Amino acid sequence: MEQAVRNQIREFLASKGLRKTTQRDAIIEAAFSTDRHYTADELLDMSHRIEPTVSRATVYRTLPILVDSGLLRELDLGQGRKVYDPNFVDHPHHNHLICLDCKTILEFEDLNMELLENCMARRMGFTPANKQVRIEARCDELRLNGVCRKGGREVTAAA
Amino acid sequence: MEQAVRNQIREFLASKGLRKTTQRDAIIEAAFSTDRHYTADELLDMSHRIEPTVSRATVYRTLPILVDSGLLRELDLGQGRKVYDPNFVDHPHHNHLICLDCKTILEFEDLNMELLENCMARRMGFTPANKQVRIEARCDELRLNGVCRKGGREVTAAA
DNA sequence: ATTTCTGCAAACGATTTGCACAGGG
DNA sequence: CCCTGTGCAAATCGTTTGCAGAAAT
Repeated sequence: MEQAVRNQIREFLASKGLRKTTQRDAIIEAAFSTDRHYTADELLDMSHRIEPTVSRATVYRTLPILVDSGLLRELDLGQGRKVYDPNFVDHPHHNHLICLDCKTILEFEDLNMELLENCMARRMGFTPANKQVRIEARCDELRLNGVCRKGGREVTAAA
Repeated sequence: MEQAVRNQIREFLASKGLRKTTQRDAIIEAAFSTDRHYTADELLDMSHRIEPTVSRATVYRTLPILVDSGLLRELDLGQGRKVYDPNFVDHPHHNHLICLDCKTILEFEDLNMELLENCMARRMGFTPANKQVRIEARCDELRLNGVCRKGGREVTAAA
C-alpha cells in the first residue's frame, strides 16, 4: 500500500471526525494492498489475516466509508455480485469487460467513450456524476482454441 | 400489447416446449402492456390485476423465460435494484441515465457509443454479448431552478 | 467522561427452492 | 396418463441493524 493512499485516507477520516481504530486500520491496509477486485467477504478474509479481531460487520460498516473517500470504487457486476476496486486511484475512469466464460474482469480506459458519455448526459440536461460501462462478452481465444489463458490478467487499453 | 410481441412470445414458448398456462399468459400480458420499467414485485401486482391466481414464485420463474426470449431486458441498476424493461423490442440498443435527484431513468441510444463498445471489446479479444452503459447524473434544471419537471419522462436521443 | 466503534447474533429483503397437488399435452 | 407448471412456505445469501460492552478522544 502506497504511503500517499494511507495519508489520504487518514486525512479523510479526520475530516469526517471518524476515529482511528485497530480494525479500521487493518481493513484499510488490506483494501489497498492489492490491485485486484474483491468482494466484501474476501476483504474480510484479507483483513482477518492482518488483524484477527476484525468482524464481518465492521468490514461492511467500513466499506461505505472507503467508497465515500473516493479511493475505493464499488462495482455492481449485476446478479447481486458486488465487487470493490482499489485501482481507481491510478485509473479514475476505467470501465469493465466481464468475460461470461471465465468470469474474468478486465479493466480498460477509453477517452472517446468518456467524452461521449459526458456529451450524452449534457445533451439530456444532466451533469454526469458516475459513469459505468459494463460489457459482458465471450472470449475469442476460448472459442477458437478451446483454451483461455487470460484468466485474471488485467488489460489496460488506451485509445 | 402488440400482436407481434404476443406472437413472438408464443413461438418462443413453443420452440422451447414450454406450456401455455393461465398464469404465464397473464404475466406476459402485464409485462408488455406498459413501456415503463418495473420490478419483479411490480410485475406481480400488474399480473395479479389480470389474473389473481398468479403467485410471486411464478413471476420469478417466468421472468428469466421472457428475458431469454429477447423481448424483455433485465437491468441491474445497482444496489440490488433490478428492473425489467420491455422497450428493447423497439430500441434494442438503448442505454440508461439514472437521475440521482429524482430517481428517474431516462433511456437513450447512441450509435457511436455502440460502435466504440464493440471496438473496445474486439481489441481485447472478445465478442461482446451484452453491453450496458449506466450514467448516474444530477439534474441541471433542478440545480438551476430548484424544480425538476422531467419526472419519469422518457427521452430518446439519437445521435 | 463522553462518544464512537465493535462483535455478536438476530433481522432483513429480494430471490430461489422442495414439495405435493393442479392442470396442460 | 404423463410430465410440466403451480402455490405455498421454508430456505438462501449477502447485507444491515440493535444492543451492550470496549475503546478512542
